Amino acid sequence: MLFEDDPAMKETIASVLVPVAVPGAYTYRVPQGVTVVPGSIVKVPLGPREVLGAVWDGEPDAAINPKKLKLISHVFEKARPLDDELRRFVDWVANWTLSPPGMVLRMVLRSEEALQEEPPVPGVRKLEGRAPERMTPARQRVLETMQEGLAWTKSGLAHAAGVSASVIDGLLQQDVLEVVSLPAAPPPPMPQVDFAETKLMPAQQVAADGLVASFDQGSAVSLIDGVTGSGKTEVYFEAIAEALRRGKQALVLLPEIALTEQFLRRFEQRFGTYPAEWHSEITTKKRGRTWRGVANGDVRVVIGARSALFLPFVDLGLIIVDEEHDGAFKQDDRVPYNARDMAVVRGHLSRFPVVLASATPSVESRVNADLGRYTRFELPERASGAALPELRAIDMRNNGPDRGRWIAPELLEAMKETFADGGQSLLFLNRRGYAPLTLCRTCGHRFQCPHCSAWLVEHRFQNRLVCHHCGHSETVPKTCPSCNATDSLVACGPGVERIAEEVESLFPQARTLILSSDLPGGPERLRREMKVVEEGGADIVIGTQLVAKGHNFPKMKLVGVIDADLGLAHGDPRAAEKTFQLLAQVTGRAGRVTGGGRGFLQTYSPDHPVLKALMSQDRDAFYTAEIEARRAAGLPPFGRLAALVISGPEKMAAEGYARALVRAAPNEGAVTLLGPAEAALAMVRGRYRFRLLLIAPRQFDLQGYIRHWLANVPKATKGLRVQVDIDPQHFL
DNA sequence: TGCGAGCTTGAA
DNA sequence: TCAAGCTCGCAG
Repeated sequence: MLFEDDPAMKETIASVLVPVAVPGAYTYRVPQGVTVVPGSIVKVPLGPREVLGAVWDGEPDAAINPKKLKLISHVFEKARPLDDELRRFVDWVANWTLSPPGMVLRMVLRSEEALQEEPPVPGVRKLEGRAPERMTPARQRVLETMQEGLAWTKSGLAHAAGVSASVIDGLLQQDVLEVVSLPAAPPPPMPQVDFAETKLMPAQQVAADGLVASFDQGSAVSLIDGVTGSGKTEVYFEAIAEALRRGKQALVLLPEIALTEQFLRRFEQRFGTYPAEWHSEITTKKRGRTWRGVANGDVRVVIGARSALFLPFVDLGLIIVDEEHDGAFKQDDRVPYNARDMAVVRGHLSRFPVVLASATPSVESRVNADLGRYTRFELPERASGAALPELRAIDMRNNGPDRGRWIAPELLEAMKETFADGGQSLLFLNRRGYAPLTLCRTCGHRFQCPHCSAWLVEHRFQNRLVCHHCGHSETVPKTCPSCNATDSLVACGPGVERIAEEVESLFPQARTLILSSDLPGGPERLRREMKVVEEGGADIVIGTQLVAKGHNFPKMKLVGVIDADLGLAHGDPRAAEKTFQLLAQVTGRAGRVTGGGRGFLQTYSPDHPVLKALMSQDRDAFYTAEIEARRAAGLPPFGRLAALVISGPEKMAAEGYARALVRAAPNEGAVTLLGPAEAALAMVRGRYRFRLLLIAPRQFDLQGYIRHWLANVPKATKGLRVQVDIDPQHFL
């Protein structure tokens, strides 16, 4: 915009989206002689600090007092401006999740180091026609190593030639070598489409051909619905190959970073090189490189967690969402979004195909496929030809183990057989730690988290009581803090550590391993141990849900589910679906390659529909029944849900505000408003929580309704907060 | 979201 | 009287 009265003084202003929770873009002055375009990445002063932002679309707000306007302090000229499609995506996500657009932009600009080019690395190169005054064996080796005439880093060269750095310094002094600057990171090698083409089974080939064809249909969404071990990865690798042939980039989203190791190796076998990785555990340096590489096109394929969806791809042409049913794609804090659904949106906005893959698709995706919104490709058989595992329920009411034991005799027998045959067994229990509850035998005192309404979980290896919701931990005391009794504390119920203890006493000669996300050593150790299991270096594995997610353990013959009922009890509309998916996935680890797998489900309710469906291997019957139940109740995907979580440091105030919200809710026949109800986790991190649940028909503009509602309600004060969660996945 | 102004509270 | 802790409101 111009100050029209004085053309010589014409000055521009621009809309800039800043990464804070304000409703829209702010207005800044653009320094003279500088040009910015929508998407330009800039640094601007905001209050007392400087923040990263991006020039945004839309007219800057001319109503702001010009004296108030500050100057853009820096434009990152070397960074490619965020393109139209990414900006529209950011706006779309903000609008859908009712989040400030700046907070969505923050997910794009999460890597400030990405905007700084890495400084060049000093290197050395051979000068033509020069020789050292005196040749020594070490010098000889250095010169031989440099035969090709390429530049080396000093340390790399010293290492390759097997000499110390001083030999190289000597050659530099004599002008046999010269110092050059090397680009900090050479572009990563390109994946090769034809590196090792895989032989596909007929059903896989049909699916792969279908995915390839979908590239000509704009924004097609495909669902690969294949049983565990059916080779979904090989199928969507062919879609990635097609994207690469077309000069497009591809993104693969996985729910769990522990999965990436195996994926990286499989990708390398197919394409001859690793894809770039993106998740919260990668180093800042790598993070910066990948961000830049994605933006300038050097990186062609990214494998990542949900946050990779917000990378500034220059030429994205395919997104794969593997294990699409997984709850880990949902982010619950800050901007609550579901990466699976937002991937479909990004594909739609940019008109490229999106592939969802799962052995146990979400009910939502099944319905979308049934209705023809998604194209379905079925892989009904395992790629190895192996049969699916044979499943049996163990009725714990009659056939359970002795008191204080958790492995039923029938399962134990099967474990002994499997061990004797040299096969691996997996015991699955979705509970970390040693025991979920510790109490005092004398006075009944229960150890509770001081900040949350949750019991403290004993972690025996660390000798600590830990809260799994806020991270609070304390050492296990010698005496009861309530009655001072000694030797009176008892562990109630099992966690994976306790199962491991039982296994070690029953199988002292077996190699036992716990796979749980919270063991010391972090993701690195987890990756190593996953590999140990994969290569057969463990006989009995005890794991939490992360073992259920898509791993291929070739020697796994037996899977025992310690507590199949866990997870069915919640007042969660998706409890049945989630339990079915988890148990189908975990039992699917058995006999993937060789067949002959067995699975045992320990349960107190063997007649529950979910367990019956698992037992009969009738996925379709389960989905049909579940879909009908959802339709009848008007639940997703036939209706829409939104949750409002009202939290605050005082219980009365939080509840009172929740009630005030309900009273102020606009009257709208289509919307059912439930609550306020105290959240199942009534207190987290010292904040009391109340929940409201909204149910509306599928076509209803739920976001519009909530926006209008909250705009006309007294503002939350005294630390009260309202968090809106569109399409909630967790109901705690 | 993050930060500072300005108020309240508690201890010396 | 001062320091520390908290809440509130604002940032262009």
